[in-house]
Order: sequence, then structure tokens, then C-alpha cells
Amino acid sequence: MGPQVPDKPTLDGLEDKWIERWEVDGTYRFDRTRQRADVYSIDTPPPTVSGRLHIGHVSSYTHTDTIARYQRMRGKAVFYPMGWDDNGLNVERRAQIHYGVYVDTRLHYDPDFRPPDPVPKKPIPVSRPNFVELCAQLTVELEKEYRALWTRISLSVDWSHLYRTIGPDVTRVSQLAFLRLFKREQVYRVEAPTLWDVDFRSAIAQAELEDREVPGAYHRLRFHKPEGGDVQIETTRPELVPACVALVAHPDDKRYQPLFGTEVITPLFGVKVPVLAHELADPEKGSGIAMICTFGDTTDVTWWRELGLPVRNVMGHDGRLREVEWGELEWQSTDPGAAREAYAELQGKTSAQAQKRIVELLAESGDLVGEPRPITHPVKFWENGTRALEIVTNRQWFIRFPPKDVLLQRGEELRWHPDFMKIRYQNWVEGLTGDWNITRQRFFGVPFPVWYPIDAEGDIDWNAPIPANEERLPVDPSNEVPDGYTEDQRGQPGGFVGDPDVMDTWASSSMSPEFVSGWERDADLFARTFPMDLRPQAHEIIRTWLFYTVVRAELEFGRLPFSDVAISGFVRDPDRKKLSKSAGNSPDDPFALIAAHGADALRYWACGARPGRDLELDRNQFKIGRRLAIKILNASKFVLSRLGREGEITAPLDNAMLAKLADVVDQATGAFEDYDYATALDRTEAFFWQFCDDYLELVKGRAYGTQGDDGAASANRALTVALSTFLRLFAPVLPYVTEEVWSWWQDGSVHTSSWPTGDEVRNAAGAESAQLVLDAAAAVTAEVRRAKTEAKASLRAEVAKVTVRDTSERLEALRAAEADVKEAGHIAELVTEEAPELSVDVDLA
RNA sequence: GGGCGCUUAGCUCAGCUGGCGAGAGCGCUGCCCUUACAAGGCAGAGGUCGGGGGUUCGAGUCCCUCAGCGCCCA
Repeated sequence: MGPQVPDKPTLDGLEDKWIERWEVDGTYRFDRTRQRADVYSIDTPPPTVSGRLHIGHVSSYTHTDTIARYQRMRGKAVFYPMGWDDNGLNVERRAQIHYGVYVDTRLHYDPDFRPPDPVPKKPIPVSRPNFVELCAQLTVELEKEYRALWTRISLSVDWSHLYRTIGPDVTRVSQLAFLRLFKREQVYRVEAPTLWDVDFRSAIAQAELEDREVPGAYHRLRFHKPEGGDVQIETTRPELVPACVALVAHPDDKRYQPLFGTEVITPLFGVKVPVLAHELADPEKGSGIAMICTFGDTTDVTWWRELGLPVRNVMGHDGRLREVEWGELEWQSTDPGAAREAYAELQGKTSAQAQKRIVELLAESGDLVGEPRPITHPVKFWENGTRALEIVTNRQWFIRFPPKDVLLQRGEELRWHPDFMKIRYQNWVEGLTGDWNITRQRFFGVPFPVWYPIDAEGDIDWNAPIPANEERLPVDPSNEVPDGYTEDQRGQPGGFVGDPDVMDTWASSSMSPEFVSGWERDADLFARTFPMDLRPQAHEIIRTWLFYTVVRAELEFGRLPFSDVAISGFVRDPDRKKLSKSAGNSPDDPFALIAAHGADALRYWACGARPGRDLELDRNQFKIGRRLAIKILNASKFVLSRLGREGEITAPLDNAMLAKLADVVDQATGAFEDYDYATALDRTEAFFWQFCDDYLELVKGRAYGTQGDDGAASANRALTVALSTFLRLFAPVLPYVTEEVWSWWQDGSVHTSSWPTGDEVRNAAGAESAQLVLDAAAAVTAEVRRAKTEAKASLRAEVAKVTVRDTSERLEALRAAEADVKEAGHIAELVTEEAPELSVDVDLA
């Protein structure tokens, strides 16, 4: 049966047609009978379902898809699952806004609850379980849209392996991994100073911090020596004087050396604190001596830990100064009455309010020296927060990091694409301080699978967690009961209480290679897919997702979870700003762009960015991509119109074209092996246009039979081989148009056909393939075209005589294609003369 | 303040280990209805390769330095 070539090839309707067909045929289904060596497994980033996908996502996910398609054509069984990250703070925040609600943990689940409609201006309280339901509901709606976009842009994922990070499987894996860490004592729970967002009421991990320059002021304060006289310190946080536990200066600082080991008395509160030495004290800063509070900043935490200081914590979890009892326990004072009186002015106030008041009190008492000196200084914020973080003490679960040298070694073993991204990982690991806090005081997330016993007096024993039995996972300790207890013992003396917190999003997403591969769930699948081949991701989350994933695999298996990581850049808007969901500076709806330009065109644009490089949002590139797709349709139509009349390839011009094409295949293959879809496309595209503009024009007449059957047969075979090769080279980037053309004349999908090899094309070309033939013929043809254009003549205009002067080698090559050159140029007579370099005289008829 | 990347025609970018008398596409200008393609084809004009210094017979290409842009971190 001959080819089914439409009279008027068009891109219209291709996407719907092939989306349905690929779905029905299971073109991208993972063949799980294949052994590990024949599998290519991809640990795709699950996009956070907290907003709208934008064109930047289209770009980076397309990059991964081209690799998946390439590997599939190389004969690998590609394991390419997709997930939705519907866990975490961002989803909660979005749900709060979307439905106009907030959580009140005192409320009980209301099975008849419906979200308010319309959304109220003032949020209404809901129970935690109802809120979790709303989060789930919201994400389901968004996930439909996400999947529709991925399908439309033609990510070749196997949707039967779809997962959600809040789903039972992922929850189970996250909890199981946690319990394994717990058993090995690689996770621990301590009361620790924690960076705390007072608005969001949750601890924040190191990776989510950012510094912002904010205005502040140095206040010079007088501390009193017991024997009289004073010591003056400078601080930006005078409201923390009641939390002061020591003064500190640099050990080499001669001004303060005599004071080391003595005690001074805090202003207003009369607390005796020691004067200590530590290298982190900066003699150049302020007066060179600082007060240590629990806790004003992370340096305080370092000093407190390294100098073994007590805690006097005044900051409450609500960001307001909490109640303390002067004269009791750690709150000893030389004048408890005065301390109580002063503190009463501060209690219940926020940092800012308390600061204002204490400055007045210090001024009144004469302990404020001079006027506050305004400065701007870096202060730690949660990256999504609006108020500076406070440091509070809290019970938090920490994962113990493996030694730095081990993590650095893993970074070396990992193959980075592009390799310069490795340095970001190294810098991050080298700069690590402290362990990984995985606790979030939130609601919508993976709960810790533990309970705590309550003693006879009704006190919770936080130090004796009761882990869940692994067989019971996933478990929600707020709804389920530990073994050996009954529900009516919840919260009772002698009973138990569930861990109230949830895991940080990264604590579960860092297990992505394990849960997609079926770790502890599907041993057969796991053996075929893990450790995985590729982790594609953006560079901004090298220090989070990539780093944490490496940590978890190290702790669980002592090895890397994947061999290669491909880092995508991001898309910049025309103002060179990064596009992001939260910034909302992505004016273009990806669906609208696809509707206007076509999915292939967007993929073409995306693949213009080399791995790791940023990509400019450039509408022009969409048009060029679309034009390329149309060109493929039309050129294919011509080639296939000659189908069935092929024979042996004998014409030197045909040999030459295929020889060049074979080199292009090698280049594209090498580029894909290096994860460089951009270079593969670039080389393919460049030669495809040369193929159309030069070779096709030169060979057209002969293909129609003007030079006899043998010449036609040679041309037609060469055209057919070239088309087959081009379609396969383009397939990873342009899945729709290549599949459409493939279907005109081939069985099966181009996406499951075999990737071309240079040798395959070279064999078709024949051994005697001088590429110079095509170059020489094209050069003369171009000169003839130029002459006609300059004469404002039609390209069909007859040429009486063309004289070509060139080297003997090139002239020989030209003569090998003389008939084609004459026919393409409508040239009556072609004369050649030897010369050092090319020149062409054209005599129009 | 540190790290990384980028800076080549009006625009978006190629130019690998130094040999280029500097390329592509878009845009612009002009020409051409040629039976694959007028949502096309052909051709033309356009750049002292961010500045400065150095290595070299020779430097977009290597080294140093400065500047600008971007991202990450402190």
C-alpha cells in the first residue's frame, strides 16, 4: 500500500489526533519486563500544585522529554513517571486564600462542611481535617489542568505511574523512611532554638532562608559592674536585654581582656551575666563587645551552644514577648521587683513594639548612651514571609547529615549536565551548619508516625516517642491509636498523644527516587529502575531537592539515587526577570500560546536553550518553530510523492548529501548523549534547511525522471533515506509533525522507531561519497540564483552559459553533478576553467 | 562581600581543545506566483566579537583586570 499523503498538509488538528492515538496505543507505556540495563529511569520533579503553570515549566519539562524520547528511540524502556507536589506550605496558603478559611485546631471535623460561597472577605475558621480536605480538593482541580498541559505539550510520561506527594503511597514511604532513620538514630528530636516565622507559626529550614537588608539602629547600652563603673555594648535588639545571658568580646581584644571571667549586671533587669571571649565577636563592630541573648540571631545560637550558656527565652511563638517570672529559676535578678516592673511594660508586645518601649525605659534609667544610630543590616526572613524571623525554642525533629566529605564525594560521582552546576552543590555542602530540621508546625503534610506517652500526672513525655509499627503505615497519629492503647486514652493521664507536627515538604520529596521506583512496595519494579538514570531539575533547588535527595539515599543505601543530573535554566521575560508562579510575571497562558503557535513550535523554542542556560521568552522563536514544522510537512510531501520509484543510489550528488547527513546524525547523537538537545536540534535543523534549499532544488528534476529512470531511482532512494533520518532526528523535539509524516508511509510510531546511526546512513550513501559534490554544486547554484536576482529575473529564467572557475578538485566535484546543476539553473551550457578560487560568470539568455 | 553564568549584527543566538578574511535565523530592503511549500522562495545590506592590558607568528576563542546584566549564597 502506498503512502497516504494529504493534498494540503496542515498542522491543524495534529495535536488532538496524536494525543488520542498515543494514549490508545500506549506508545509511552513503560515495559516493566525489561531488565535494569535496558531501562532508562527519570526522577521527574513533581511540580508544586499551588498556582498556574507557566511557560518556564513548559521549557524545562520539554528538555527532559527530549531526553526521554531519545533514550526510547535508542531502545531503552523509558520509565518516566509524573507526580504532583500537593504538599506543603504553599498549598496551604493558597487554600486559605482560595476558600477564605483558616484553621482553628479546637474545632472538630464537620462532615457537612461546604466552603463558603462567595469567598468571604474575612476568613472563617474550619477544623484541621476539613482544611486538609479543602487542600486536597483544590489540588485535584489544579492537577487536572497540569495534566492537560503536560499532555498537550506532549511529555511522553507514563501516566499509569502518576503519584501525588500527599498520596498514601508517598506518605507511607516518607513515614517508613523516617522510622528507619529513627531506628538507626539518624533522626532525633530536641528542644532547640529554631528560626520561626511568627506569622506562619512554623519553623523554617536553612534552605528556605533569605537575608534582606532592613533598617535598624545601634543602641549603645550601659551594663553595670558590681563594683561600680560600666561596660557599654551596642545592639540592634535592645528589647532582648531581658533575654541577655552573657557579654562577649574577641579573645585578643585588649580592651576587654581584664573583664573576661567577671560578671556584669544587665540594665533594667538586674541580671548577673558573665563576660566571655569568643572569636566570632568582632572588635570592629560597635564597641567591640556584644550581648548574647537567647536568641537575637544565629550568632547568638552559636555562642549559646559553644559557650554552654543557659536559656532565657522571652520570645513567644506568636511573636510577642511571653510571660516570665522574675526571681524564679533562671530569672534571678538583683532586683526582681524592678525587673518585674520593667518587664510588665514589654510583655505581650511584638519585637517592634517592645523595642520602642524599652528604649524609652533605658533612656529614663540613664542606661541608653547617646541617640540610637540608624543602620541598614541583613536580617533573616523566610523566603515567603513578610516579617523578620524570630528564634524560639521548640521541639523539632532533625535528620543527622552524613559527613561533609561523604556528601562531597557523592557530588563528584554524580554526572552534572552542565558540569559547572556542580560547584553550587559543593558550595552548599561546604557551608552547611547544623542538621536538617524536618518539622513543620502545620496541618497539610505527612504526619510524623509517632505518639508520646502521658504520665500519671498528665505530663507528656516528649523524650519517649512511640513509633508506629511499619505494617500500619501510612498512619495519622491524630486519628489513629498506638499499639496497646485505646482511643479513649488520647490526651488522658496514663494515655498518649499524637505528634502534632508534619514533615517539611523536602522531607518527603527527597524520597522521590525511592517512591517512584517502588522501594519497599514493589521490589520487582525497584530492581528494574533504581538507582535511577536521570534527575532533571532547576538550578535554584540544587541546595534543596537535589541535596536532600542525595542525603536521603546516602542514609538509606550509602549510594547515589541517580547517576546523572540535568539542570535547566529558567525563562526570562523581556525585562530579563525570571518568570515564576509566585511573581506572577508570566502574562502568557501556556495553553493560549500552544493554541496560537502549536506545541511543536513551543518545544522548538524551548530547545533553543542549551542545558543550564536561561531562555528568553521570544515570540519570534515560536513562529520559526512553526515554520520549521510546516516545512517538514511540505518537504515530506514532495519526497513521498516519489515513493515506490527508488533504486540503487548511483548519483554522486545523492551520495554526497547522505554522507553529510551521516555526519549530522553523528553530531546529533553525540549531543544527545551529552544531554544537549539544543545542539542536536541546531545541527539537524541547519542541515535540514540546506537539504531543502540546495539538495532538493538540485535533484528535483532528476527525481521526476528528466534524466532517465536510473537517475530518478537514485534520487528517490536518497530522498527517502534522508526523510526517514530527518524525521527521526527531529522526533524528540517535534513529536507531532514527525509522527504525522511518519504515519503517511510507515507502520508504528516514529517515537518507538530506532534512532538513526551515522553508519546506517553512510552505508546507504555508499563508500565513494565525496561531500564536496554537494558543496560545489550548491555554490554554483547560489551564484546563478544571485545573478538572476540581481537581474530581477525569475529563477526560472533561462541561462545561456555559465562559466565556473575553481580548483581542479572542486571542478571535478561539480562535474559529477553537472546535469543536476544545469537543470536546476535552467542552464544551457556549463563551462569550467581551473583557477585558484571560485568565481562564476552567468550569461542570461 | 563571595560563587557561578552571560556580554558576538537592530533582535535571539552558533562559533568545541586559538588559524575567521566573523556565522545562522528573525527583523529590514529588494526581487520572484518555480507543479513540496506565498502562513512561501531567492538574494542584499548590517558587526573594530562589552572596555583595557597580556601571552602568541596569529585571540570572540587562553590569562589578568575593569564594567554591565542575571541567578545563587553570605
